[in-house]
Amino acid sequence: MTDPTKPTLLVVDGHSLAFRAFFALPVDSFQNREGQHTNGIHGFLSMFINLLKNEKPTHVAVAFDVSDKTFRKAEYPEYKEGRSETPAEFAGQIPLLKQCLEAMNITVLEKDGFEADDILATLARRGVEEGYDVLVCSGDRDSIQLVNQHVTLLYPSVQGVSQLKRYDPPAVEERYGIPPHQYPDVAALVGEKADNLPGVPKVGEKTAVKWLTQFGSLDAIIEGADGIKGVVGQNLRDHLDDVRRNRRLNRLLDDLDIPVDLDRMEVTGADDQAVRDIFSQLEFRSLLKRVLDAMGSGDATEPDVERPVAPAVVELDAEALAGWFTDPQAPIGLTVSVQDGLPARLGLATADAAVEVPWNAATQQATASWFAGDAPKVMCDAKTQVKALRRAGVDVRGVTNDALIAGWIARPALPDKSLAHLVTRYLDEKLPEADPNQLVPENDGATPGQLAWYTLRVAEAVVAELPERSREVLFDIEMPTLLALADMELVGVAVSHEKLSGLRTELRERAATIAQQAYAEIGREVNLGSPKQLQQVLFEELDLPKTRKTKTGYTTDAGALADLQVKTGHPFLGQLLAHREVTKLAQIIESLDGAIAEDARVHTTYLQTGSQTGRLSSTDPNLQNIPVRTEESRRIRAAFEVGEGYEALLTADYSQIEMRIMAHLSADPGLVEAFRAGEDLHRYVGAQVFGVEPADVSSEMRGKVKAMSYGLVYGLSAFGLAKQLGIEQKEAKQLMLGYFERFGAVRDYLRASVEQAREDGYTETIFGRRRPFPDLTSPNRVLRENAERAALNAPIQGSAADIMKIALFRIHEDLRPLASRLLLQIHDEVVVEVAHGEWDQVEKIVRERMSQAADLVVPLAVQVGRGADWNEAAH
DNA sequence: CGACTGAGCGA
DNA sequence: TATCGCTCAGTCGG
Repeated sequence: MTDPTKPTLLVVDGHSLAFRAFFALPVDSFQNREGQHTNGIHGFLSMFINLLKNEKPTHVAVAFDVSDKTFRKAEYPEYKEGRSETPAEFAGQIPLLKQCLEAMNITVLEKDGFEADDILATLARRGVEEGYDVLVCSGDRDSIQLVNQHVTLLYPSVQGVSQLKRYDPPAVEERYGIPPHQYPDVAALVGEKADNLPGVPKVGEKTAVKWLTQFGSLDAIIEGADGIKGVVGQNLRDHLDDVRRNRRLNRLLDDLDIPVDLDRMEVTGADDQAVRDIFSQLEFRSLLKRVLDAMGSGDATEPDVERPVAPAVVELDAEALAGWFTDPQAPIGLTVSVQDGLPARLGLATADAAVEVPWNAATQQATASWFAGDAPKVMCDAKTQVKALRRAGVDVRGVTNDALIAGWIARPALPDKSLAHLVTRYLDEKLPEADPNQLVPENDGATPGQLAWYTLRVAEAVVAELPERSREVLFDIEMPTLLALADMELVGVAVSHEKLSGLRTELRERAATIAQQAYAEIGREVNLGSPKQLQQVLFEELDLPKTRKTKTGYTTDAGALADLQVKTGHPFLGQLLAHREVTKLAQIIESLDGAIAEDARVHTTYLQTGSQTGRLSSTDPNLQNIPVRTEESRRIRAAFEVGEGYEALLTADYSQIEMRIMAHLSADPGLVEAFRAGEDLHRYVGAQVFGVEPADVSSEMRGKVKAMSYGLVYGLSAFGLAKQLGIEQKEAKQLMLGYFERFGAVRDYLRASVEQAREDGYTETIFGRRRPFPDLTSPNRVLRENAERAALNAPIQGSAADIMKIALFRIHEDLRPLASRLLLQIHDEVVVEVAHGEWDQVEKIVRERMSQAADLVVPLAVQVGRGADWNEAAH
């Protein structure tokens, strides 16, 4: 216990504790709107505030490591080597943490060439000399040596940083069996893996302590080493140098020249405004209050805001409901609880009232016109609920906001998409939830009425923070798209089980034959699907040349196998490749077949918040990656058929939409002209780049510029282009130079757009959809260059996604009076099931809506195909 | 049983 | 050392 009459000095190892906090908290749940991760900062500060509150130190300092160029490293270059690399998400958190501490007027110390622990040791010594009680908080075990009558160590437990274990001399004795000053002797014998300091083999804590007790000191052990029997004795004698080195390195220096007086470390209270500024940047809300409470200047702390309390939920019957729908302008929060795909209860809420109704014939009738009208409905994860209503035969319109989608628009990188998360983040409140410890929960957490109330409020809070153009993306693109997707998922697409199972059998038989041939070739059976076993066969038994490295060995991917085949001509390689291809298709068929529902159709689920660029994604099953390139794979597409009672499938796709967007954004005269001329893009570009007539562009030339054009959109390098095309890097470089000579504005645009993103911290699509890129200013080259390529691509891929969504919901709307219906969206393609007699009408709608979805400086060309199945309908 | 890895399908 | 996705089988450790 600290003596209340003496001042208390708290010294903290900032880096090691922030690092522990980083691993203790989910990294993805803590990032601000710029995408900067903040979990380490949050965890550290949370612990730090608790320390201030519980220990009430009068003086505080936090020490940081400057770099790893320490005197220890100079003496022993392997020091701390072999540590796994610092996770990318930790980058940038330390400087921000220092900013926070400075705003709190906490002394921050660092010293070049030394570790934070040396600073701690120095301050501890000075503290004791000047009559302080000292608390040392560090995650480094070497700090145990600092413990004495006046110095207590607070050491984080294994779980993280929330629990600190208190080590005074008796506690150290109890835990290690030796007094604190002897701990470094034990560590020298045992070694420290984290610091890459090997100890004496077979000597653990027990043996080390036994020797120390027996001999009294490390020097005595070393002197008496000859007398120690057995293997451990020999090991000791063999490793005496290691032991001496360990002991030199684990001694903390307590005489550093730190030109700060201890009085200057007095806790004086935070600079409230500075704390508010940095915390607002980091988006710490509850932490702000805790910091200001713990050390704010008092008068500036915010008065306790009245937290709105969830209104009591009232159960209504059908008649009483009518009163809720009198004002067609007022937004109403809506939650539909869904059971077995159908509505079970409704929760409705305004800002100060919430009600619930059971779902039955009477309430369905009482709500029908409200649902069908434009009265604004604010939901959370609306698509599932809208689908349930649609199944029950309810016409749904006026879903004006979805909290989940709004949250994703604000932060497309955040994986945690739940109402609970949004409530915590935007309202700083807690969504009632079922006790996770209850095996059979007594309550299910929030009721539909409460959910509706939180949804309404949180949706408003999210929108309030959105920039104007982001709101337009949310309201004018995403919300209408949501209703179209709900219908598409409900309708599904007809898939022929017969066609699939025939093909499946064929492929499985072929796979078995190929496998037998492959086994014969190498003289034994292996699991051809196991990369691990294949590595054994290829690189050990057959001793083929090594391929590109992976984490676990050498790659066996198709590209590498093809290379090996050219180099060695080994027949096993061809068989393996063929086996892969055939089994892959068989797997796809099996999972597709398993997804056919009772209505003989496959119903995918579109994730509207699944990508960071604005694209949709498709799951369960993913219908956006059905094979198309080979003959066999087109037979899979042929199993997607026009449904009974319908006339044909219509497919419509944008041709080269990304290059058109590139032309629009860059305004490159050559590229714009290419599209306006309406000829084959790659032929036109090829003619320009190679200086020949379009008619004389060979297919080889066309292939090269095609790869080049597509590569551009992804931030391709000469290296990557060379690999892609199987040409020399030099030739690839020439190709790129030739390309940019003709289409210089493209290069200018790409450069400028990354530069703009670096300044703004985000990219923007044509329609204003943003994506943050915090790593564009990272000092880490790999991180930065990855971000640059993604930032290059984001406006292009994202604008294409926006355009397709706009076309999609307009087509959906136009088809309402018809029997034809949208089935699928595959990024730049839609599939429509056309009813008898509606072809011409539908084709016109689709063509016009797609080509007019955006007003670009180049036309949006649309190709339409027709057929009885998806393969036939492709052109 | 869940998490991770390698592999491969699409735009 | 090309962007964005999803799913599968094999593997490993709790």
